[in-house]
Amino acid sequence: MQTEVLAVLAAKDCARSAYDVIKQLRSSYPQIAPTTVYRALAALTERGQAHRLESQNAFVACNCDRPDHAAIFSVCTDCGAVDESPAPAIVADLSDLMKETGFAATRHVIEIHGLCTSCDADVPPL
Amino acid sequence: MQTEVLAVLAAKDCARSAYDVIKQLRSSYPQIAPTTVYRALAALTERGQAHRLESQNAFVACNCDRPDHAAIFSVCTDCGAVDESPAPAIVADLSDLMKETGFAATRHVIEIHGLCTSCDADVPPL
DNA sequence: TTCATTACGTTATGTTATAACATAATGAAT
DNA sequence: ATTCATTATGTTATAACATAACGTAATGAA
Repeated sequence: MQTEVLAVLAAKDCARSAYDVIKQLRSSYPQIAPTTVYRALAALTERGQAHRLESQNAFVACNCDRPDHAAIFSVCTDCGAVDESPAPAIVADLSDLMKETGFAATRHVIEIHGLCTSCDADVPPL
Repeated sequence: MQTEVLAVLAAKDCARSAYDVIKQLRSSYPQIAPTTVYRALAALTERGQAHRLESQNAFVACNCDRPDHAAIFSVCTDCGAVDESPAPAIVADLSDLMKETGFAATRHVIEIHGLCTSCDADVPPL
């Protein structure tokens, strides 16, 4: 099931909600229930093969070689395309900044909304 | 109503869900419905007087002088305390990094999870 | 006094997520 | 080969988060 869910996520570069995944999988698995998909998503995200986009309540496949990193996501508000950048320097800066105030960071949620290259190009200049 | 909602949020340093707010306000407003609170929250967040914590599906009062900034939130996974830092430098770095790839950032969601100073102190050293 | 605006109420529904319990498949240890 | 633990999945129900669609009342400007 994890394989099936990951395949659905990997098929597009935009985030899909758990229920989107269910809808897609229903053709092959007519009896599929939310629980099943959420279980698969939990396993995948824990292992870093998929990520949860907190600002969308949705999920994307991990598209990098090393899934064991904190990542920065860009989300196009127009077409929905999601891109993942490793950007370890900024993550380290953030952890350091937090540490100054005594906060011990364990997980980074960094999601930047805006227009991707191609959608930005479609917007007429001011 | 916005005033009431903001007062509820400001009363604690941890994030509250819209339904938490409803529960609290029900004593004074027995007929209050989700719509009403969500409307107030939308106005408050739009004006920067409150912020939505995406990773919690919850809301906090803004605790800084200038509400018109991108902010970084730290969220204690133990006690739930939320702290807001302005940190414009890192936000600028992030925007620049995105711009390199042609992405035009308009909104930054930065939420760092970990242990706050006092909860970290309670954890026995390794 | 008309009208636009704003705020709020009401009802219903849509969307996201989990709890609690049951069943079946697998394979290691005896 | 059977027992047992583990893992995966199914089933049912419900909790938690959020919005749609429509109605009403108050306010104040033209």
